[in-house]
Amino acid sequence: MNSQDVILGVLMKRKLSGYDIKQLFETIFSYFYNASFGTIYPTLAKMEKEGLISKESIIQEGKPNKNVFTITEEGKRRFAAYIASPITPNELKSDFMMRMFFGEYTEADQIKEWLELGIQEQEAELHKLREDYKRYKPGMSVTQEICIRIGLAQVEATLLSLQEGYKRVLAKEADNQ
Amino acid sequence: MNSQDVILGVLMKRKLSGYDIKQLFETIFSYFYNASFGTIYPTLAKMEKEGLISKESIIQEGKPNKNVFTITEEGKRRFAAYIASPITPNELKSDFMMRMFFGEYTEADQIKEWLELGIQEQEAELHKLREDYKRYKPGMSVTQEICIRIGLAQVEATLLSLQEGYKRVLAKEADNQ
DNA sequence: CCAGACATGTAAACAGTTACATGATTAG
DNA sequence: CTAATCATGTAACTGTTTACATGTCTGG
Repeated sequence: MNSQDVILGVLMKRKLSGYDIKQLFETIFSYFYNASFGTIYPTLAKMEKEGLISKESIIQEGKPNKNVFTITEEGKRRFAAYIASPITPNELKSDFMMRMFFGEYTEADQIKEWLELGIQEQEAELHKLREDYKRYKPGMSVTQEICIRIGLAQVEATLLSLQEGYKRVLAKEADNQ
Repeated sequence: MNSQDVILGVLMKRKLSGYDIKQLFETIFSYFYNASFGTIYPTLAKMEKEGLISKESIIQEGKPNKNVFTITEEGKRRFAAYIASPITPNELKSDFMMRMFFGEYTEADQIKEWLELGIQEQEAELHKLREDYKRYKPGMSVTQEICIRIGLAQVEATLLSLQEGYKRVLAKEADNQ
């Protein structure tokens, strides 16, 4: 799975601009995928050159013009090839967990600060996902619900672990005094 | 956080070869970080040139020679700088969740197959993490326990969601017939 | 006899980010 | 007047993977 596959996927239903695609990445895909404009625009250009998508320029008033892309038959075949290909393993890079792993090389105050920040972030993420789920639920397919429920369950589990970890750090501190 | 930071971290306690580091990546770090030999060896070479680590060649019998690296004072300062830098956000790329998101473009049998595979993988991962936790628990720091408990909680949550999702897919199938 | 562990390294390719450049409109 | 939103694009850089190259020893 790379950005091209994801772009083909989002274009299956409706035509979109690069800007629109970035919006999707930052909202509904945020908890399992992301890509920057620096990836999106060159990828769209390459895909158009290869005939996977076609461009349509929309002249707008008061706003910059838009380049809207539609998937071609060739693009649909390419998307089907992605779907038929083996699933690649999840890739996670967690700086937060790395800090926890190397926690012995820093002060207890630093650890507490990291945990507090981590808890805040997961709380915000949980709130966002719950809002998204409520908002998009009516139009969601069964598998899209599976997807967001996995995301939700992961964030809930992480948050609980962090809160429990925070308590353990506090308990250990009290113990050492 | 990049490979260099992680390598500095693992060298804080003991000297290691590139091969040893790869072993660590595939065992204790597997659930939140990974890097290939193609990253590890060139990174070690670059770090030695910059004076962050020093090389020592160990001649072995019956096995290829080893290049064992030790962190320098400069390396320790660099590691401290990483620890003092802001935490970067988690990065997750999940092809599995992408397939679920685009599930409407494939057959129910395909979805079931993906879910079965996903469940198997998470069960295997859960088993591995539980074994690791049991094995390494005695020597683990509080924060290392926090780290593995997050990993464990995430896998458990994912597995439950997958199992629940699988049931939902089966129920929907029965419903449509 | 063959697979897998042990061990290092390089080159080509790929994917992706960050920062920059441009510029109008709108809301506070 | 300032920040945010809308909108596209490029160039330099970074990081990383994949595949190749090499070779011994051990266990089944």
